[in-house]
Amino acid sequence: MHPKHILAAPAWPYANGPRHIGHVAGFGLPCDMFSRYHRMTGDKVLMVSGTDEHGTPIQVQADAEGVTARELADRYNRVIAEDLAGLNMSYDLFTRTTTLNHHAVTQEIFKGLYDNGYIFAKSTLGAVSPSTGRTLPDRYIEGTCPICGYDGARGDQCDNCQNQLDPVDLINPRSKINGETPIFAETEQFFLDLPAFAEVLGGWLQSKSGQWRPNVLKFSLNLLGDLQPRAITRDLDWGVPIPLEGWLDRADKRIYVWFDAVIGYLSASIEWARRSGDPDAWRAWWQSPDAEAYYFMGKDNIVFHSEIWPAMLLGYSGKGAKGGQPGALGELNLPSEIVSSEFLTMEGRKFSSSRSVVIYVRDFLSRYDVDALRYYVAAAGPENQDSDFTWSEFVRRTNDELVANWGNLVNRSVSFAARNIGSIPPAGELTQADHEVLEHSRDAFASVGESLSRSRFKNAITEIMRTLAEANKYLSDEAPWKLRETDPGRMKTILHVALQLVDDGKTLLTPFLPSSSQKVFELLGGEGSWADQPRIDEVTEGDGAPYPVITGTYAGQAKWESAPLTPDTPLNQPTPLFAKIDPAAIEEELERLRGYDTEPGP
RNA sequence: CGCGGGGUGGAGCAGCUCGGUAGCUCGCUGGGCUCAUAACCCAGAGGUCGUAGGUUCAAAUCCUACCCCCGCUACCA
Repeated sequence: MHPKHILAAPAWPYANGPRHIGHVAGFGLPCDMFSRYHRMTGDKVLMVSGTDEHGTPIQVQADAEGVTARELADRYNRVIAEDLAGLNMSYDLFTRTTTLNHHAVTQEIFKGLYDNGYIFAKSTLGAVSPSTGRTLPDRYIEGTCPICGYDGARGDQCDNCQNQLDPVDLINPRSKINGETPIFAETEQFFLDLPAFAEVLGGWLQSKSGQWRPNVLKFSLNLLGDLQPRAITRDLDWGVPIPLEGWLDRADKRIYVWFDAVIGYLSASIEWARRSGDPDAWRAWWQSPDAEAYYFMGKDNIVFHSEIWPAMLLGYSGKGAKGGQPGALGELNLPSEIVSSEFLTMEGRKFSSSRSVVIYVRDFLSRYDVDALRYYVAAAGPENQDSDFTWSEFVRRTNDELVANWGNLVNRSVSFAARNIGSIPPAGELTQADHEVLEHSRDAFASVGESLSRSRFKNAITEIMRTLAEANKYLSDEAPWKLRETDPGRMKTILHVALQLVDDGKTLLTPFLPSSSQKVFELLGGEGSWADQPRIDEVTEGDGAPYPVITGTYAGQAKWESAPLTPDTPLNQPTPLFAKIDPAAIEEELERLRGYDTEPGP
């Protein structure tokens, strides 16, 4: 297989607060595991993302805190960048949507779609806040349900009778933000002509049958029959201006946040290329027919990635029902695969920062090893169904699986070899058992790699752990400690094999546990970087203020293969790879959760 | 109401697309070992696969109906 260009695109975190582990467990960390694996096989991976900083919720949150939207976005952009870098997410570029570059690319896509006839203006009845003149989204309106009379109905749905509503029909409508009565007025907005893509999208989706996870495919195909033109502008002053004459300078109209957010994948690729010194470098991932693009997100985002973003790409490339010409950037590739995760809950409840059912990334990392979290996510994350994070399960997984199986294997083999030999011993003649256990370890690279390339992380990590258990069994069966006096030659061979298994294990685990794999690499005499970690750079654009980006070179030595050990490499007495977690921590964390309930939110 | 996911030994899950004596990780009980972070190894107990039918020589695996849990339903980013 030749090296492939692979775009790894995890959904953009919304910059309205710090990230909790529910935000990163489903798709962020899995995307990083996927990217790290592909880099190890030699593929050219481009992993880009950033904070999503436009939209009404940012404005509302900013108003509530008495700051500007820009100030709020600046604050959380930095916090989130630090959270994600702390998780060792290996972005080639993690940027933001408030850059000049992103605005320019968004406007270019908008214009391309407009020129091809896929965007049109239309008057529509919408709710507006009388005090600010801004669009009041349906979910910010509440009132009495016209069907059942329930007073707490939302503009889009009544929580009491479950009927879907139109906010115009609510009795005594009022803004949830400030209680005022919204004005329903005709306002002109631009719409994306989604029905013009139904046929092309249908054919494209059908061609993915058998490849994509069924939940994504079924859901997407199901939406096709009911595609409506979708408003892609709002009455708001926070966002990307509309790039059309007569609209560009209007302070009251902006492009809808979701329209610009998905363009971020492209704009970030372009920004990355410019910062890397070759402004056209992004094209290898977006325009080469051989390039592949994998998008990772939670299930609530499927529609944006399987319908709207592909429609935008098709329209810009001139490939919808109305034809057209590719825009200035040229034709753009569609996604190869949409990988959607389910949701993580916390101790049986939905994550909620307002109700304090939450553990923030930074708090988590201040008390626990990042690789313990990454292990938990891979082994017990919401890959195919909703899963529940509990502290007792986290401690159990860490202590009884990660530490007992892997940490202990490393510790027992390296410390025995270090104490009795002081270096990696050469192997003598191998027995049948030696050959078999080594072969199983080597075979794991193919099967685990297959799982990883299909985003089956749970499967992949389970198989690795089984391989490591076999290594533990090998050591017990061969019992080298009994041979110190009677057969030191055989003892050395056994240790050589055991250390080779440890070395293979650290390679297999590198996509999941990059930080501890680096430690094992060094433990066995490796020098320099095995698995690179991301760093935060302060960058500028134009004469704007500096902002942080996550980036990295990821040119470490890690390769997806079993590499023979070098005999006589000196070994030192190891320190444990991971700390066991005191089970008392479970109660402490639960207490902390309960404590939040009575305190003001963070 | 519509759509999607799930309901498998004490816990968390796999299997179910291409039907044939129920599997993995952990816990539990008993034993072993001592190189190792009371870790590791062996043995064992424990489930008939949400419920009721159907197809079949044979169903967790296909079909029908129903029950329960979760999510989505697109200006919630």
